[in-house]
Amino acid sequence: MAGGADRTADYPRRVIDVRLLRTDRAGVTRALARRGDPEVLVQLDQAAALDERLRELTSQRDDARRRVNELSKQVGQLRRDGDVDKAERVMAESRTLGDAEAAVAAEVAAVDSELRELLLRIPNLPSDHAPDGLGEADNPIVKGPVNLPEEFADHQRVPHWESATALGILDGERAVKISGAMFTMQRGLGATLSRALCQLALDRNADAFEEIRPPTLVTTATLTATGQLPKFADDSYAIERDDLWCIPTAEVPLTSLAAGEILAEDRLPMRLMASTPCYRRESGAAGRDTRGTLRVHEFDKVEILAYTTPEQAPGMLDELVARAEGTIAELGLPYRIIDICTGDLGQSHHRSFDIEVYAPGCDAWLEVSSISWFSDYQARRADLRYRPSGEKGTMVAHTLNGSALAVPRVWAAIIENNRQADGSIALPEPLWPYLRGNRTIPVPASR
RNA sequence: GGAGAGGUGCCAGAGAGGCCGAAUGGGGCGCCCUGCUAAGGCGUUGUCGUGGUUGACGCGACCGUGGGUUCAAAUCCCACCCUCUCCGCCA
Repeated sequence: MAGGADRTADYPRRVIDVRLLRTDRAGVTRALARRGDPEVLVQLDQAAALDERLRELTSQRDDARRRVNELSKQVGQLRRDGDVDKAERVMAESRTLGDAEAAVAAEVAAVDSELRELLLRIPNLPSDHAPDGLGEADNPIVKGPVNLPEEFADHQRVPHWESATALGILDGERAVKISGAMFTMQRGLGATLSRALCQLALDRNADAFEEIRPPTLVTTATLTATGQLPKFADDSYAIERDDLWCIPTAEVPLTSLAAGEILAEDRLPMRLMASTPCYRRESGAAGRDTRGTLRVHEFDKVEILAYTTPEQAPGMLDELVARAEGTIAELGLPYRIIDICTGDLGQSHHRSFDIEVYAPGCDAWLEVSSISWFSDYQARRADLRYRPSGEKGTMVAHTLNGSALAVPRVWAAIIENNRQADGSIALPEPLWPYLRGNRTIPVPASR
């Protein structure tokens, strides 16, 4: 543990498994082809060629080094024996060899970094079980809709940005004054509701997950480990002066918590959770969902995450989905679960499920949770390993995570679904313990 | 932010250009001794890469990180990171 922290400075040392590319080129190609991005297959070919070249150069370099090492030992021996002349001659020979070695070594370094850069940009292999598809439209619904009424009343068909602003619990205007577009602010019971949602999500998972309060500003290495860098730098807020980044999700610090460490197998699965603010530039989303609280630069989220062995991972994926679903179900919101198809799978993802909640005021299904299995993709980047019990050597761990609850969208869905005829909001019973005795958000007396 | 001390294997801790992948002690593991336990004896114990008849062999790399000097660096030089102590500042 103690030594582990120091080693984080140089990750990622390993990216996608190059050896798999060597031993099962066809299999890797087939898997990645299912993502439907021809560019990836080009990169794959480049990577394979660079890998071959790298090994050739490396063995040349190592051979030269071996000879230099041998000669240097001779020099030491000759010096001790007092044979100065011969020592001089061997030194000269070694010097020549050393120059040659340096030339090859420089080439090795260049090819190595080129290969590494390339591999960092190649996405994860989709699971065999992930459904085929080209994009969002092809994601099959695997459960639901659950809790969806036959029809909604007119008073539920009001967008939350209107109803919540009227109730005085949402103040977008002033948030924009303070911080600019796509920032939002909750007030009064609206703010309390946000906090209550976090509390509920944490408490519901405290039976198995260790609560963490991680840093929310992280180093470049940390943001690279989870896959946000180098490819998606524009999506994150950077604090350049200090070379730090604002986390887009607690997944980032939680995944790197054990970076560079070797865990004992009996510690797996290791479950962690955190409630943190999340920061997203939403660079590609200008003009979309700009009203209300559906797409904002800063929001709160409770994340649940696990490190597992490869064998434990599928079961853990089911567990995380069930936990995220359980909270949404308990809140009584209409929801469905979709299975992300290969064409829509995020770059780091091996398999993903989204939970969507229906918001009658916006008439939209809102993604409130994304639960993903990363296989060894992030763990390789983070150099996160475990030692199998009773065996020598180490194995790369698997990581999985999901939102236990993404606050603003669940908040919006509650406001819209639970709006009463008089305009007040009935607060879901599971939240009552966290709301200081309030069971509704009342309409202000005078307006 | 300023001054000083320090970062070596699972842990503690030596080593101060070559004989050092690294003494010694502890821990772990295996075996022996022992009626059991304790004590004792002997052996063993890192990671990564690469080649191979694919384990129990060769080669290379790894002493905080990255550069440099040298025939040769844990050891000398430079930069950075981190830890500790003191001062300053501060929620």
